[in-house]
This record gives sequence, C-alpha cells and structure tokens, in this order.
Amino acid sequence: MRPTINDVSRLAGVSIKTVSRVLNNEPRVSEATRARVTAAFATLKYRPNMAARTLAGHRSFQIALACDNPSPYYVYEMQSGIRDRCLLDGVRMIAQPYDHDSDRLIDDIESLIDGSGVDGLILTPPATDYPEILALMARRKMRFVRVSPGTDLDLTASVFIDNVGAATVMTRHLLALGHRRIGFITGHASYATSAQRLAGYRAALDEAEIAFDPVLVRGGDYDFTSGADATEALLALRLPPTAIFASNDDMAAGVLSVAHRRGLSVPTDLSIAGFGDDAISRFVWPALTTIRQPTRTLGYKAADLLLAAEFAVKRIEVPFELIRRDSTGPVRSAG
Amino acid sequence: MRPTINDVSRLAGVSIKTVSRVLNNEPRVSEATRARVTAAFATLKYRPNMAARTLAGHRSFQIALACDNPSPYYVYEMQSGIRDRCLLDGVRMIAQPYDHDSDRLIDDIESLIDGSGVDGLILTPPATDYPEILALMARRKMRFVRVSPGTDLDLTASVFIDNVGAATVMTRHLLALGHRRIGFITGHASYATSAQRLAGYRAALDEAEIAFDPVLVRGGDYDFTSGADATEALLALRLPPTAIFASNDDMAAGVLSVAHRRGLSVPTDLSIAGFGDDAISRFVWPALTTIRQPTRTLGYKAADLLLAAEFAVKRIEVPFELIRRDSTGPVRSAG
DNA sequence: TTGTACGCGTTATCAT
DNA sequence: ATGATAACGCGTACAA
Repeated sequence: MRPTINDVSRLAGVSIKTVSRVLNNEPRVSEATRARVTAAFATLKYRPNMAARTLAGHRSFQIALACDNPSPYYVYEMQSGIRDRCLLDGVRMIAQPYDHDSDRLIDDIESLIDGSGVDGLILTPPATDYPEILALMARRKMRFVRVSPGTDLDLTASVFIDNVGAATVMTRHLLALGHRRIGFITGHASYATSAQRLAGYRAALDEAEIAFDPVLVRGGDYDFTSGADATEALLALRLPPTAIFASNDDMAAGVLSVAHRRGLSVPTDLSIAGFGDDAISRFVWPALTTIRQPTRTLGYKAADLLLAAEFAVKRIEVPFELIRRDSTGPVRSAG
Repeated sequence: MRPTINDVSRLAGVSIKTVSRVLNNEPRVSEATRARVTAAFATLKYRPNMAARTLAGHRSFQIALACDNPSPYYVYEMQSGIRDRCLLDGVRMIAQPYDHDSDRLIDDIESLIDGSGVDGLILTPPATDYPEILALMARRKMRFVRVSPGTDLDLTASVFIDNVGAATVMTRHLLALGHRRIGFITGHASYATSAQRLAGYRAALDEAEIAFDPVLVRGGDYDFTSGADATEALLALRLPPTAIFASNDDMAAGVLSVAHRRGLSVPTDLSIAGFGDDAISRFVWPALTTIRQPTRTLGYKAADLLLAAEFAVKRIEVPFELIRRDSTGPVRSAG
C-alpha cells in the first residue's frame, strides 16, 4: 500500500498534524522535527493523496485552461507556457477546450469548477468577454486570469499584448517599404483582438495621411480558408493591393497559398504580413513578415498571476516583436 | 453551499445509500425511487464532489494522455479525439506532456499516477516502447492503451495504423507516376514508426525491382528543420531525386520550404510526399500528397478501449488514406 | 429493494 | 511548538 501521513508520523515520531504542517510548509515547526519528517517522507517515498487533500482542504492543486481553438499552435503554446509555470508549484493543469458558440458554454465551465474543483481558471478569447462568464466567476468567487481580454480591462487580472500598437507597427513597416495599397483581412468578429488589430491598421494609415479604402478590408475568421477566400477577392480588384496584412498567421498562410496558386512570387509580387506566434509563419514560409505574439509567455504569465500567493487584479503587458523577413517593397503590381 | 448527497436524500425521502446507487447506475433500485432521486438531483442542481468520490471509491474519473510533442497538430488532434470519447462517460482528460529523453520520465509518470490517481493512461511513442514504462504499468496494475506501439504488440491494448503498408502505398504511388529516384527522409530513431515507414518504402522498391540506393535515404527527426536539411543534402546530389517522401508532414513542410527557396515548382520539378494527419499539409500547401493518419480517430479509439467496462487486451487497427494531390510525374529533373 | 455505520487520508479547530 | 479529534462527502460491508 501507499504510505499515508499516519505512516510518516509513526516513523518520525510525531503527530499527524505536525506532518501535515511540514507538508504544507507552515511556519511553526522546529527545524529539528521538520528535518525528521522530511527524512521520513523520503524513506517512505511518501506522496500525498490528492483526493484527501482536496476533500479536507478545499483546494485541488489544479488549475484549468478554458480555451477555444483558433489554431492548434496557439493552444499548444498556451498549454506549454502554463504547464511550465505550474510545474514550479507542483500544480496540475487541466485543459478544457470549449466551443465558443455552444449554448452550453456556461454550464460546461460551471461543471468544470464543480467537477474538478479547480483552484483557478485561465480564459482565452472570446470567452474572456462574455458577461455571463464574468458573472459566473464572480458568483462562484473564482480566481481567474484573462488572456487578451477586450472589455472591462481593469476589472480582472489579465495578460495581453498591445494589439493596436502591434498592428500599427506592422502597417508602418509596410508603408515604409513603399506600399500604398495594403489589403487587410480581419479576424473573427467575436474576438476583441480583431477590432484592435483593424484599429492599428487604420491608425498607421491616418498617420501617413493615406485615405482608408474600405474595399481593401475583408472579413475573415482566423482560419486558413477565410484567409484564402479574402485573398481571392482582394486580388480580383481592379486595383489590387501590393501587400496583404492578415490578422493572424493561419489566414496569412491562406494568403500565401493563393499567391502560390496564382504563380505570384513573395514578396516581389505581393508582400504578405501575418500576426501570431511566428511558429506557423516560420513553419510555412520563412519569408513571411509577422508580428510575433509570445503565446507561451502569455500562458506562463497568466499562470504566474493565478498562482501568486496574494492574488491581485493586475494587468500584465507582454512585449510583441516585429519579425521582418522582407526587404523589398512593391516591385510590380499583382493581379 | 453546494448540495451533498445528504441534501438529496432528505429531499427525495430516501437514504444516502440509495442516492449513491442512483448516482452510480446500480441495478437494484425501483423505478419509482430512481425517478424521485433523479428529480431531486435536478432541483438541487446536485453535482457530486469528485474528491470525495475518489477518496471513498478509489477511482478518479480521470484519464491521462502522456504525450511527447512531435508536432502541435498531432498533440492537438490526439487530445481532441480522446476528449470526445471522454465526454460520453463524464470522464475528464488530463494532458501530461513529457520529454522523451528526460531521465525523470519514469518518475513523472509515476507521480502522475499517484498525484491525480488517474484511472487509465494513454501512451504515445516513443514512451510506448520503453521497457521501464511497461514494467511500471504492470507494477502499478495500471490500465493503459498504447498508440502506435513498436514492440510487444500483443502484450497490451493498442491502437495503430499499418505504417509499413501506408509507406508502401505511397511509394507505389510515386513509382506509378514514373519516379525512379525517390528520396526518403526517415523519422527520429527512437520512434518505432520511423523504421516501419522506411520498411514500407523499401518493400515497394523491391516489388518494383528497383535497387535500393542508400544515398537517397537521409535521417531526420520528425521536425521541420531536419526535413529542410535533409532536402538540401538530397538536392545537392549529382543525381538528385525527382520525388522526396518525408516520414511526416512537418518534415515534408521543410522539404517544401527548401523547394520554394530554390525556385522549384511543385510537383513539376519535385514531387513531395508527406505522412501525417493531413492537417499540416492541407494547411501548408494544398498540392502536397500525403498519407492521412486519422490521429483524432486514434485518440478516440484509444480512449474507447480504456473506458470500456471490461478492459480487454485488444489491438485496433485504424485505416489510413492516401490523399493524392499530384497528377504529374517527373517532368524535368530537379537540382 | 433499502438503510446503518464505518472508513478513505487529509486539513482545521482547539487545546496544551 | 505540538497533539487529539472532529470534520470533509461519498462508497461499501453488512444488516434488514
């Protein structure tokens, strides 16, 4: 059988309460007894029973990531970052994928809270901005951190990058290369980041005093196919853009795919800019210029906030990076 | 406070044991009382306390996926498949990434078993073939299912595709297109699938009575970079191949990247064949011919085996699919 | 078919 | 600084 606290206490010659104190790093234990107990832990290869700890202590040593699936890379990197931080505290991460337009979303999250009694929750868009979710968290007095939230920024702990600023920087970069007609593919409407990135695009145009042309903006929904479709439409214009800025890398890959299909060379015929974790663009096409959002870091910092001893409502901004892989501007116009 | 079994029993006018019977779908309960208890569940919005169930009942309603990370797509699809099946039984999946060359691997897995007391484990390569892991499972009498194992095939429950057959089919396909010099990029040496796929390649060559040329085989390790490196080497040959078959899609993407960099058009100058979940190749380049391994299905079936009432040592083979996206053979030789 | 009483391994309360 | 004892919520003998 697995050793219990009882076995440890007998071996160390102390009461079970003292063993529990050592286990939980409580202060009032003499160094001598602490050492004896620690030794007993080791010789017995003692591992605490999580179910018992949870039942008695009202904490589960588990946190959950409630995550929709924009792209496998995003999910993977986010999970990795959170796990890295959890490891430091011996906490377990449980991944709870959700479907953002499921009518059972609230129920699913509530059953997650009750079911595994997680100590905290990390939310990613778009659930970060659903009032019902925020209400649920408040009602259940649940610790949670939001990643890239779009609303009520100061109400809860959150971790994010400056999406507006990043899109501005990218657009400025394209303008500096000489592009004047820059196509823009937006993200899914229910994600706050979509509007933020579009705002950044417009800000850079305004700065440069270039008129905003609505025909150059196409609605996408953060997946490969919508990026490809939007590109077809943009390239079919009488005056097609010389550069296309997609709101995420999945869509940028769609742009690239269409460019290849049409025999356009990149970036000579068409510049393509993406936005995301860089993993995809590096993977797909090393010449794709992109805004690198350090997703793994976002996850790590989110878990860090959640696991901090004194949980505070803090906002943590993580820096982005412009990864330039094109040096030429428009050579000839595409189409 | 959250309702307990006690509250339910009081409302339904029965004992807690009867409530427990209903909760666990035990047979000897009259339909009338079962209905009353079920109604009480609903009105109280009762949700069982998992910690208490685990402590008393010695089962956790959780299974774990111990998974190394060859590619984010693989991990994502595997998780999705398992989760889909878990949902049916109200079981929770916990994802445990591991590092296949960590010396703490055994400890990590053992602490997973003790720590969250999972009811079962799903293993992916290469941990599937580590004798120490198999010994650990036996010692702890742990239910587990292996995905794509390479050794001791009949000893444990497992789920897999016919890797040899799939590689044979792909190679036959390339031969039928007219290719005679087909480069092959192997997977990481510690994965059993690597050897299996190479065997399939050789089998098809033998069939066609084409001499096996060792110079056309390059060692990769299932990631993008190694695929690109191997391709550089292959294309630098005095007689370069007209087609390259990479043992997985991540490496095939590397091949593609080099082809683009060199201005080769695909598949006219170079045919590229991949092997994997098709998600990557569809994503990267719609013209990439690939063997589709239904990773999601593998995960689903693995969980299915694990959660079955009577756990049996079964082997389940899942069909693969050849997805052709090239119709032309070698037009001119690359290089 | 239903109920009683005890135990699971840990934390919390209140002593000393 | 340490210890005795009562919870925590549910499953399981065993009894009825």
